[in-house]
Amino acid sequence: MDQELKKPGKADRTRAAILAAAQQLFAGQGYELTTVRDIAAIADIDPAMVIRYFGSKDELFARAAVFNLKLPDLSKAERSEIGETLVRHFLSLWEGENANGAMPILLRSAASNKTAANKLREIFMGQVLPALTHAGGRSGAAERAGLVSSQLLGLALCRYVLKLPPVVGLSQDMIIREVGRTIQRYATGEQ
Amino acid sequence: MDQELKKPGKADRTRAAILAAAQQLFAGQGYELTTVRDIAAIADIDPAMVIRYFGSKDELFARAAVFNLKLPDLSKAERSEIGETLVRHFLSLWEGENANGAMPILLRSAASNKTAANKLREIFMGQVLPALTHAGGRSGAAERAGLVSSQLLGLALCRYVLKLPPVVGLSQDMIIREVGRTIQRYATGEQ
DNA sequence: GTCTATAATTCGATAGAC
DNA sequence: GTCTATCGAATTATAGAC
Repeated sequence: MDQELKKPGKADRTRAAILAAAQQLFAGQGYELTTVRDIAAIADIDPAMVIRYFGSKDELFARAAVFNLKLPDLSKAERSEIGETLVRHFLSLWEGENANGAMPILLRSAASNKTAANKLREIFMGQVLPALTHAGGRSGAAERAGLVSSQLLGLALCRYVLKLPPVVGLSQDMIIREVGRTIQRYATGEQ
Repeated sequence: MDQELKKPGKADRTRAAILAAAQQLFAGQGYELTTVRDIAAIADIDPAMVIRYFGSKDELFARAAVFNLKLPDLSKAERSEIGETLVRHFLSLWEGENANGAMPILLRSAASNKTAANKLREIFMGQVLPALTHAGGRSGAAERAGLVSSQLLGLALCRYVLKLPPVVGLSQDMIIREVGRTIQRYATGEQ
């Protein structure tokens, strides 16, 4: 009894090692090419333990790809800075100190994995769209959210998944300035 | 003798059926999830024939994903219409009459297939970058090509692969107008 | 040219000893 | 909790009969 309280025992370390290995491989080569055996090899444990701890490869993926955009409250932001604010937020989320790599994981796997694709749809429909609803603009919120998503996801795709050299080489400042202007126009309909 | 001359014999029809089935499946579910058996089933032939005609799954993929952007000569276009011209061109290429689905094939597979990822890099580095070199602008051509690619590939990703409802729902006119303005600014550095 | 049969792997997942 | 051993299914690719 009192088992689930503290004690970072060996079980917890094993579990954490599995999760870390899974995130590394899912992010690097997507869901289909990542095998339970590979994950176990990197975590330096037996393949059977992966299933024992997470039930199945699918459940492990769901745990590894947990992702919350935690979008800032745009209604409080200076209206003219909505674009840069959003881009700054995403860059920090993707490559800041606390980045967990969940976005590359989802993006790389969403191309051929329905679970990942649905999750990405949920995230952008459930978080980006509501955030833009109160940002105003001449046209519908759905259209604006679609345009914003196409630019932000395209940036992530080229920079983290495809690794197009010119996009990888873009400085954060340049991205915030240039892409920020685009997002500003899409989000507010101004300019 | 004289075998490779004309006569759209049964062999040619079989070959075409295999290629069509492969494009359909590669575009719909990516490289990894598409099996030689599935392709053969749709083409209504024996799985062994797929290998016989194309050598391997990899070679078949390379044939199915042949893609040329055939970019218009931007130096001849009205400078203020470069953005809309480019967006129109890509939309026509992706969903016009002669669209062959190669872009969704590459995009969906590039996430986890190195062959596809390299091909996409080649296409955008080898065709988009040179096209923008002569389009001028204040900053480097590589940076501009990177920004352009991020928006165009993001649009294709959201519309054809992820099928985000708000992006799927965008009219061609709206895309040409809104995304066109973005591409115009990225390509020329103006506005 | 076409298909049957199968080789050779590789996968996720399980059973059970320790 | 951990690992050995293995199952059953699915994969690409090949060999050879017709």
